[in-house]
Amino acid sequence: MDVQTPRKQPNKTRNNTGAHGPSRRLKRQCEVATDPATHQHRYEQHAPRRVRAPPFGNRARKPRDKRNRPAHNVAPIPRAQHFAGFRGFAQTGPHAKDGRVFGRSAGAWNSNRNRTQSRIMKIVTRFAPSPTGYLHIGGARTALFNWLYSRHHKGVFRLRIEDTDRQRSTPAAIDAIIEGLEWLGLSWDDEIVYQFARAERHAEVAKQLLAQGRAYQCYASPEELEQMREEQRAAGKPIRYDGRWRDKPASDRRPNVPPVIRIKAPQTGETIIHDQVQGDVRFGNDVLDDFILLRSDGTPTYMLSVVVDDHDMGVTHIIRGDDHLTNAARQRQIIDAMGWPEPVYAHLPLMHGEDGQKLSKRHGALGIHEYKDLGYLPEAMRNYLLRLGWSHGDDEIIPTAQAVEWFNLENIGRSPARVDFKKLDNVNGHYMRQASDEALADATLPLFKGQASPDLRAKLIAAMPGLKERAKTLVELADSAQFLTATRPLKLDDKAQKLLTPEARALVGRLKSLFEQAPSWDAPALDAAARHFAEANGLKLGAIAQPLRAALTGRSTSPGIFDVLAVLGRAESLARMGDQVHQ
RNA sequence: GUCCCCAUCGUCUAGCGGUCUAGGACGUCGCCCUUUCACGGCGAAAACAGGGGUUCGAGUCCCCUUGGGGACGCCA
Repeated sequence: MDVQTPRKQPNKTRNNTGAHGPSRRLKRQCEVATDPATHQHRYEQHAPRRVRAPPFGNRARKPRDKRNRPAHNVAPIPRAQHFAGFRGFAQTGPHAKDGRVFGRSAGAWNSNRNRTQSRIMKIVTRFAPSPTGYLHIGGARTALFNWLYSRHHKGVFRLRIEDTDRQRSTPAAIDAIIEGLEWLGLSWDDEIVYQFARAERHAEVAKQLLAQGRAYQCYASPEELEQMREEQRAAGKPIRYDGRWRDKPASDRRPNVPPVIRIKAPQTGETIIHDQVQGDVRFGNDVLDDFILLRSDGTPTYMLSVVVDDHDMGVTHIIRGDDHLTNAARQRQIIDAMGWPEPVYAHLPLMHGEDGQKLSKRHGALGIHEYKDLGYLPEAMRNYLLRLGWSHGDDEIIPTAQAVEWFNLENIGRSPARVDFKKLDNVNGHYMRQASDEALADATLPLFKGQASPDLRAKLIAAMPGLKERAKTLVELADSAQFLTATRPLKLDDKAQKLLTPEARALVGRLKSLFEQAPSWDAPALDAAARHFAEANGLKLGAIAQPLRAALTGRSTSPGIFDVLAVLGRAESLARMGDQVHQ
């Protein structure tokens, strides 16, 4: 695609350069000026009907601020054909899981669609991953934003698996995506749509377009096209299909060659995508080529499938990665040709790895399940991901319920963000400290594998207050709780080893005798006894706490030592102490 | 090559023409608390990419340069 386009605007060569958010705002403003002029509002619920904004030329005037951006949840009323989409869409029923009726029930619509009055409609978002790999952190964020947006508007969040690439799609990847979403707590409504199963409907649309003269058959072979591109490259020309079959008469058909069906895209004018994040993005139509709708084997291309599925699923808001921005312009050709309503777009800036490079396996693009294995909490993950590209003033800790309440499209940032594990750790640590001891114990227990038991659970809970403020992940938590399950005689790590000098061991022996006399085995009593002992012997508390810690946990760090004593219990504690004395 | 997007501390970001001596968070460093490690508290270093304009006034608006990223498949 892509042919060079002289800019249409008089005083700009690039329409949106530089660190100039406001130009974007301007464009959004422009959108307000044009959209309501030609369309009726469909969504009213959360966006007050707005007065038309000042015309574009009035830029020096007021509101370029985010709060005055156009009502993004405004879209044109669908035309009748819209509903035709529902036939053949057998995979989904009319009800969301929670029983709410959602989407456009054709009956209701047909009786209402002619009204000039707006009506309240459900916001429908979707997450549409292709199962050619695991769900990575970027995809997870996209899913989160879609989920948040729909939940905020009490709308519907749908999941569609784009499995039309039969070569690369795998059931394992589908499972990974589903498990990842479930772990993250991003529940979707209604049934999952599998795109491949809808190929017939996609083809039907292509044929309809063909019949309407909005598409045509092209007999150019892949080799021929490759050669064409080669020549274009060599000549330094934009690379795009040159429309060689666009106007050929039917008599030129090649009888033995199966043709592809290409869209007959407009060649003049421009296509404007009113993007809620990027602003109005304009593409000269001469840049758009006649891309393929239906392959020569009769299967639909992605470009066709997404449009048809989004339409049939009643998707009103498309929130997806920035890498689809240029696709949006092409998809619009299909939408327009079919006379369907255009969805609201929000293209999220892509995420980068810690090193600023593209997200890849070695740069933090772990499968989302790996974050689970690393010991992160879903809620922390959600909070972290949310802040990566979305903000609410200076707020950092934003629990999910609060996020649902606050989330909007206008506070999505426009520049790419890097993942930062340090910050993730910090956020996770916060949520761990916040969590109840019981919940944390239950989340940590599985990490103990075969050692998990009701007894261990009880010990974990007892030790949790001291444990959780020291850990940033569940893995760290489990690690620092190892002393609970360690068997005697304890293995000492290097630091503990050093702590236990002969003098220290003697000291542990004396403390053992002291504790044997303790009237009751709890932290306050043991603490008091130890302090008396320290005072009587002119020792600092630290001087006895550290050897004790080494003897009881095998390490140099642990929760408060008297808590450790209490959790371990009298017999085990004294035995561990004894082990070190007699060495 | 063509088209598109982006640009404030190392990182995530606030900033909506005057209130910016640019705020917060993570990270880093120092101090305090303290039985260790943490947690917590206090403090420090740390940014408007460069250049032109517009304006009485620009981190904020416009343009250019530079630098990043994306898209250009009978992949999705």
